[in-house]
Amino acid sequence: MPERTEQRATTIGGLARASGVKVTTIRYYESIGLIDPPDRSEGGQRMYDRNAVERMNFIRHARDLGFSLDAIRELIALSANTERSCTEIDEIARRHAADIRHRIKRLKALEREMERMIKSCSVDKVADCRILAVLADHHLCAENDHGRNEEAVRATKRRKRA
Amino acid sequence: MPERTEQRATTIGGLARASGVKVTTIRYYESIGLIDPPDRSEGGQRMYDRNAVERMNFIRHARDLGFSLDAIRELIALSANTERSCTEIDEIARRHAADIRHRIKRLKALEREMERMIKSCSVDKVADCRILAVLADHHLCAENDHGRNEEAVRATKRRKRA
DNA sequence: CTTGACCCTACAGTTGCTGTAGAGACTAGG
DNA sequence: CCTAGTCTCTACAGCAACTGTAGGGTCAAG
Repeated sequence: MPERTEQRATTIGGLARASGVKVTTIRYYESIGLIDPPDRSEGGQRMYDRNAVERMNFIRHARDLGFSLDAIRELIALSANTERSCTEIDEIARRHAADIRHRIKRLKALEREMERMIKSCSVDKVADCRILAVLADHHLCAENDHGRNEEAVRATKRRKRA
Repeated sequence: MPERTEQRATTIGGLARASGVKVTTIRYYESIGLIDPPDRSEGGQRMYDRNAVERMNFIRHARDLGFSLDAIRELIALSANTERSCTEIDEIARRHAADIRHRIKRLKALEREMERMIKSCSVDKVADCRILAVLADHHLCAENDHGRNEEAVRATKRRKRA
């Protein structure tokens, strides 16, 4: 017999502690519509239920795994319809995995290049510095197939509603 | 006997073509003080010399290798004093290489986790989707040592003037 | 002299937040 | 009941490293 309308309701600080997501970040997620605005206390403070904590954990873990907020938004939308096939969820996960593999490949190429560059520099005057020489001239690069913007940060745009 | 005050002067568009850095990006670099403001034509258009092209190539290549603009700024400053020891340049390069290795490690852990997650999902109803289950519960993770913010994007702040 | 390619400034938007200011809400102790 | 201290509220500015837009001006060729 629950007398209180909301069981185990918590403030934003409680949700933050329970999920490991910062208070400001939670408010940010609400502002961009990633989570629904919760009920408010009489004084106007956000009050969250158990559901919100679960959702927040989901979001946090997906972020930890490197999913973009856009991808998470999609995952949440897809998870709403429990009877549907999870092909699309699989798709998002696969795409993300492929993206990660791609980034690893790129970074490995960069690592090789950096090592080569550092090894080549054994002089001690800036004037003769091989590192600066390599940086100045792309042709001195062993593998100059490294493209622009190795950070897939910008690459997330590709996925945008695609 | 050069009659013209500036040999081979080019507009911003020419510099962009010669360096592979976009016009808007060049203006941006000027606005943040990464490159010096060039002379202007009578009509107020930027006119660049060969030096500017070289510097732009340097910047572009360093960016391709993933150096932050802050690091590049440092490299440029250090390269000005040609008689100095290049220990600091070496330092920057080494730090960057270490950073890349760290990112690779992180991404590899994520890759394993993603693969595991994807493999585990062979059902076809969203209700039973293992991917969502893993995302919802951190404990279902094989290696839950993946920290927050795997992108070293934020991590660049660490380096800031350190 | 007009067309079209190029260039100018200034500012808003991108991603995923963080930090600040100045205020109000809530809770425990006296 | 008051007060102190913690928490919360909104609104906005800022981070990296750009990109895109609006609304104009410049320049070289035909």
